[in-house]
Amino acid sequence: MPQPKLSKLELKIMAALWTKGALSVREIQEHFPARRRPAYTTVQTMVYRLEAKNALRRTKKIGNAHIFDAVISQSAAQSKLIDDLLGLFGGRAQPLMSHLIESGQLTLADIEEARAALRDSAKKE
Amino acid sequence: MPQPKLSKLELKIMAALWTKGALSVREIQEHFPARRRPAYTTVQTMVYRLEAKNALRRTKKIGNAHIFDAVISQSAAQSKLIDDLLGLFGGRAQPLMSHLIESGQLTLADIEEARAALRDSAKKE
DNA sequence: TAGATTCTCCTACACATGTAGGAGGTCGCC
DNA sequence: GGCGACCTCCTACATGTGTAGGAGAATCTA
Repeated sequence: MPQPKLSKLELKIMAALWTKGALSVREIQEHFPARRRPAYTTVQTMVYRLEAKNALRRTKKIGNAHIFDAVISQSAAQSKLIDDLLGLFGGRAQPLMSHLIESGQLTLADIEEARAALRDSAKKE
Repeated sequence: MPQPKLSKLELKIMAALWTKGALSVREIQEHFPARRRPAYTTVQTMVYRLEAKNALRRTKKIGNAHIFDAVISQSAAQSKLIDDLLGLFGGRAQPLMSHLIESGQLTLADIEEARAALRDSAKKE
């Protein structure tokens, strides 16, 4: 059970914990934009499922409410998402790059930054 | 119903059509690696569902078998996948780039290629 | 301390996805 | 012209995901 798959809503729950730290179910629920905020018990169900997946855990109790914190890190979750996507492309990053460029979502500055990062990591080898 | 959501298995069906052109259900099924090849009717069900989503269509009939061809292009499907992923990252491509570099899935050649492509598209503007 | 509030835990349900079997139609061949 | 192979279409079912209600326990407040 290393990297369990997290659904979209599960990721939003985790996002709340990643940005705000340990939270109660109520606080997680309130982290959603008011317009499309799920019911309290909906958030609770997802939290329970994430707990079963060991993506988060109960850390303490305040009053009668449990406080939950992330077990899986944001970068680990993101890595899994990216790797899964790449898997669908036969493991090649190139189609991804092409799309990002064509849709203007990748700037020259991003590329330069990536280039620099790559040079640095190559130097370390 | 512009870009319907395609599941993983649905994408594999589409992949067969994208690489081989119009195919029968049998041919699509045989496009799967023999070790993890779904049952004929499994492929058929997915084809029917893709048809309902207008992702592919029947083009003709050979004997009593229908021949199917892609309606959604590979690049359109890939774009949707990438955009959806990016949406989970708040629309920023940078975490994606970082991960690709750290995991060694982005080579210097890829970067140079991207840089050249970006220069070209900038020139056209 | 009793009522209001808030939580927990359990249960339910609809839709999507992956998987496949069975009934019956159609074809090609002997 | 009949038979086996192959195809279509319908149906079913388990699991995952999003959604939420209800019963009852714990806590707060007047």
